[in-house]
Formats: sequence, C-alpha cells, structure tokens
Amino acid sequence: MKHTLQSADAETEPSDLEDHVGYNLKRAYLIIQGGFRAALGEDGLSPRSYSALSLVVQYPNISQSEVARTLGIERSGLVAIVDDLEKRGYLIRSTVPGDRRVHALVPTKDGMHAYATASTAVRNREKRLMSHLSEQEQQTLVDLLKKIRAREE
Amino acid sequence: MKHTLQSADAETEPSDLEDHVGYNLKRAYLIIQGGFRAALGEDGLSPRSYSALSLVVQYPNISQSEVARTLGIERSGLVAIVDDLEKRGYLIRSTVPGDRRVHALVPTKDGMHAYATASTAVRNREKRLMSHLSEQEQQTLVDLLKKIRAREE
DNA sequence: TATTGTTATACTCTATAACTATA
DNA sequence: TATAGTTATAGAGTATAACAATA
Repeated sequence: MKHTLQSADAETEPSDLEDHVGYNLKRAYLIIQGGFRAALGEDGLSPRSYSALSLVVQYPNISQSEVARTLGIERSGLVAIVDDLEKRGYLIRSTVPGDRRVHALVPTKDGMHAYATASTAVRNREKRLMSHLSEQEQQTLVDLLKKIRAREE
Repeated sequence: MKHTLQSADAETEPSDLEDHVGYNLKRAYLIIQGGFRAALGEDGLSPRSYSALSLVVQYPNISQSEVARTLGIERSGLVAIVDDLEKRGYLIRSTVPGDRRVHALVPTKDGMHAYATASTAVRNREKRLMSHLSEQEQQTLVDLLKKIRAREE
C-alpha cells in the first residue's frame, strides 16, 4: 500500500491496469469507435449495421446466418440489423431457389453506394486517429490483433 | 461485385472488414473479455468492478470522481459499481476531513485480498490467451494500444 | 457558481429460449 | 431431427439530466 490519507497520484503514477491487455484493448476500441460514429454522422450506420452491410456488398446473396457466423454474433441479433438496413433501402431479403428457409441478402444500388461512401469515411477517420502511428506500426497492430483471433477460429 | 447467385466465399475470401482497425480491436477485445469472465467465474467481478477495485487498492482514498475520470466513464455510472464492491465487502465509502462532499474509497483487507487473487487469475488467463504471441509481440501490442490513447488524453 | 455523489431514465448491444416454416 | 429466420425478453453497460449537499 502506498498511501494512507491522500492519493491524488492516480494521474501521475501508472496504474496496474495499464499493463492489462484487455483494459488497453477496450480503451483503444472506444476511441476508434467514437471516431466511427463521428465519421458516419447523426443518423449514420451503427458499427454493426456497417459490418453487416459490408459483408452483403462484398458477398451478395449471403444468408443472415452466414453474416451472423462471420461477425461472431447470434442469429437473432441479426434481425434488427437487417431490418435497419432494409428500412434504409440498402438491401433486400431475397429468396433462394433451392431452400425456402433462407433469406439471401442482396445489396441495392443505394446500399452499394452508401457502403462505398461510409467505408471511405470510416477509413479516413481511422487513418486520422492513427496518424501518430507510423504506417509500419499501424500494420503491425492490425496483424497482432488478427493473431489473437487466429487461435480461436 | 463478385457474385450474383451464390456466395459461400465469406469463409475463404478475406472480407473488407479485416483491415479495419476498429473491427479487429473489437473482435480481439471480445476474446480477451471472455477470458476475463471465465477467469473470475460465475459471480466474479465484472471488468468494470475489477478496474475500479484495482484503482482503489492501488490508490487508497481515491474519490469516486477520480475513479470515473481515470476509467473514462461517467460519475453516475460509478455509483452502481461502488455499490457492488461495497456489498461484496471489498471497500468502504469513507469521509474526507477537508471536504464533506467527497467519498474516499478505502479497500478492506478482503478487498485487497480479492483483488490480488483476481489480478493473478486475469493476468494468467490473458497470458494463456496470448501464448501464441511472443513476449516481444505482446509487449509491442500493448505499447501500440497505449499509443492510440496517448493522443486523446 | 461549481463540484460530489446520487437518482431516474432511456438507449444500445447482446444473449437465451421458444416459436414457425421449412428441410 | 436439424436449420433459418423470427419474436419476446432480460441483462449488461453507458449516457444524460436533474437534484441535494457542500464548497
């Protein structure tokens, strides 16, 4: 124990938390996520809608279950997301000839355009928030983050 | 557009999301956070209670506002956290001679012991989840994460 | 006037369980 | 039996606004 009466040192002396990976991940994520929302504006896509739209644009006819699996969230959680994207006119729930259970998600022209615009904004904002890291450092960071995930999947 | 009818490629072909810093941060954080909860068990401390307790143990007599500021959350959000820690018997809300508005947070013996145990468990679990990264890589990752935050504060 | 702790409230994200229609 | 999508529901986590006590 370092103090018994006063402890204003929380600002000067580094806390134990600082060397926790989880804590640092969370704090960094909150910064980047804040940038994300700022980049996409008041009624812009949420991170999860953006992620889903990204997959739909890149893999047209992907099913809701596939999107959920890829994003690592539950099937049920995807309903609201797809509802949102459909309401915005960014995709349609289409049908698949062979299997009438499946909803194939197809991006609209609007959806593809909106994604392109949003993607550029998000990337630019991320670049700005990371501009005090060198290109090399940014690449290393992403590589290491992927490596954490690599073991799980 | 790469496909018009079928797209099972979401698993083979890397998605656009993969090079977003935010996306990779979130996925990595979810893995580490899952490990955290597994390490602390069913009725264990939540990440935020653990973080708060960590500060209280390291900086006895820290105020709620100081904890909130350090963790980057709202003052109001801390009430429930401190309630939780108090109910567990890990700290007490004490008073400060000079200023009767402030609650100085003081860890109990139980609190210090619980933190030591939890801290070890969390660190071990993090180490295990990161064991496929070299020591050098782990250190680099934490350093880069801190660097993102360094600009904001 | 400003600050500390507090309450009330609401919103987002997410998970679980159960249902339906298909397979 | 199993799977895709859906609904209902509940629980974290967090933010905002307003309040009382105190500075």
